[in-house]
Amino acid sequence: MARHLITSAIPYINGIKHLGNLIGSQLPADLYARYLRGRGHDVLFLCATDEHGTPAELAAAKAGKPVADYCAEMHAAQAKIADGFGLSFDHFGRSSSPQNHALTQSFAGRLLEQGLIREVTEKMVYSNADGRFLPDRYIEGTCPNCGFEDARGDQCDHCTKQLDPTDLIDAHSTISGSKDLEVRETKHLYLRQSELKDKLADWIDSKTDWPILTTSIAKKWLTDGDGLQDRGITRDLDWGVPVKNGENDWPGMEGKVFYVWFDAPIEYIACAQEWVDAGKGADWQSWWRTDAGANDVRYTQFMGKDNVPFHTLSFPATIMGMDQDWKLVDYIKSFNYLNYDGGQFSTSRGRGVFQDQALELLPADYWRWWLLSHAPESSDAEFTWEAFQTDANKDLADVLGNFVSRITKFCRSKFDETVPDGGTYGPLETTLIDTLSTRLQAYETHMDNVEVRKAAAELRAIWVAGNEYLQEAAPWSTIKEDPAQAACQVRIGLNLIRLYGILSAPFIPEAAKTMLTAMNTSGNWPDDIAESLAALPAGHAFSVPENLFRKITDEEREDWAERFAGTRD
RNA sequence: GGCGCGGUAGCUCAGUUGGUUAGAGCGAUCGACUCAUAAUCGAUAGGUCGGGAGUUCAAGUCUCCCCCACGCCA
Repeated sequence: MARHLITSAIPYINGIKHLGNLIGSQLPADLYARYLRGRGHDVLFLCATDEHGTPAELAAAKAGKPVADYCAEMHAAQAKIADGFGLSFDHFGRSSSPQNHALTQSFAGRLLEQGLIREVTEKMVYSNADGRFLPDRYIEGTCPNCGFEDARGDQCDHCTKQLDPTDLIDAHSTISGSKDLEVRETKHLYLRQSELKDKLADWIDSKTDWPILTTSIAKKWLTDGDGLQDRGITRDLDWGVPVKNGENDWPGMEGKVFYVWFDAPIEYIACAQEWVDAGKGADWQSWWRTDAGANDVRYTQFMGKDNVPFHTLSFPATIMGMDQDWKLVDYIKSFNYLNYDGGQFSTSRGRGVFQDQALELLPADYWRWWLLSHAPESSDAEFTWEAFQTDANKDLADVLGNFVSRITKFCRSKFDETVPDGGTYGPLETTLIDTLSTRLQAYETHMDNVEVRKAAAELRAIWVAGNEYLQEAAPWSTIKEDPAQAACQVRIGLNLIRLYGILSAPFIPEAAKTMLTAMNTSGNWPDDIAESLAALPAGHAFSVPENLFRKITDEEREDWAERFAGTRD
């Protein structure tokens, strides 16, 4: 039994996410976690909401709520959706947790001690009316280059020029609208990632088995221009982790918080503490500290490509810089984007299906299967309603669902709702066992390598093998000549349902559970196909389940396509 | 403009260190079967592997140039 730590990139607290966010990290992470648990491994699967930063403050202000309340509500909403999709987190934490506050502050203190944090004095815009500094998006004005009136403090949306807030003409606060602004000097902290550049480069170079997408992005950031740059890790905001040196105040940094990208990955660790504090686990150090037993842990991270720089460079720089036996990631699985019907998903334009809407249309397994079997691994993938309907109907309803239906109903009508006795294996059964044994091994290999699409294709082939066998064995004909042999064929068919219940669980957990419940059994991952096809003995009672998957109709497809098209520009 | 991932059958994608007639699923066509959710199973058709040049006994697979799409950055 091996130990696996798995984390999914933590979704931002601001709003409900679309399907692209789901397949970009949480869903494949869940697939992997479920698979490894199924194989009997010890798994800790963590995720959380990323709650700090300017967008959270702005979204809360827009909703007319205190930011803490807003985040609490949105966290609950995202937790409910995650549950709806069957995401089997051992804990779904919050980056705003007290655990993360304390850990982030202690990390910063240690990094200072290690000489990896420098203080920089910068000129920033201060609003007298608001009594605060105005970072990037809190200040707007007229662009000095193109005259665009609503240019933001960091960039003009019209001419795309990068701006310094002090350049803006007629600058005003986006909070109060006040123009009573002045430039003040203020201190900020920078993480000296550049000091660790060579160490990071060696580390990345050693990861020859990582996806190209992951290493190519990391290498670009390491070598582009002057190489890896130091990054500011503080902001003048109220909402966030207050800047402290461990438990002590940090002179000159009063009223400032750590920038979101610094505290968010640390939440991966704090989340394990939350898991313990919630009474779900006993020992988080054994997962995260190599001096406390984490050396035998394999740590796998899942994320979309936009998160790769933070996970390959910034967070590892933090971990390495600590020089304190913290666990580094072993494997980073990254994904491209999922597009929607020829364009991007768009929150602002209401384009595409969002996670809460998807669950209202169909059970989670439909989405899980389609998204996983089309995971954007090698390039961006595209969701279309036509493909979704065709694939879900064919794979789930016709190939798998109908298999369960045909064998259970045939048995009920010719024998009973018990596994029938009699018959012996012949060449057909030997072939089936050989085929399934080969395919099972391929399935396991793909799952071990986190090759999501290939694993899905192999699982589907395993389902098809059942139909092939039934078609050739043809118990509906055999029963006329040799009822005992037909009984043997049906018995194998019923055992196949049990096998499919076990093997399909990582992809479609609800349907898998229905299959196992109907077969009145549970079961562990198969070591040996021949053995597992005899697991349900003659005389074992089962029940005929409702159809596992109904078909998506043309009317539904057309209706949904129109409903989620959004407003086009 | 720079950089990155791609450009393989109508569609979605596989193609290991270059090596026999380029593969799968869907869709299409034909056939078989009738237990089942008008499901299933089999067979067939369909590709000058984005374009060009080069290296090689041999290139989808390596090198160079160009084109297209998407994304990131400036």
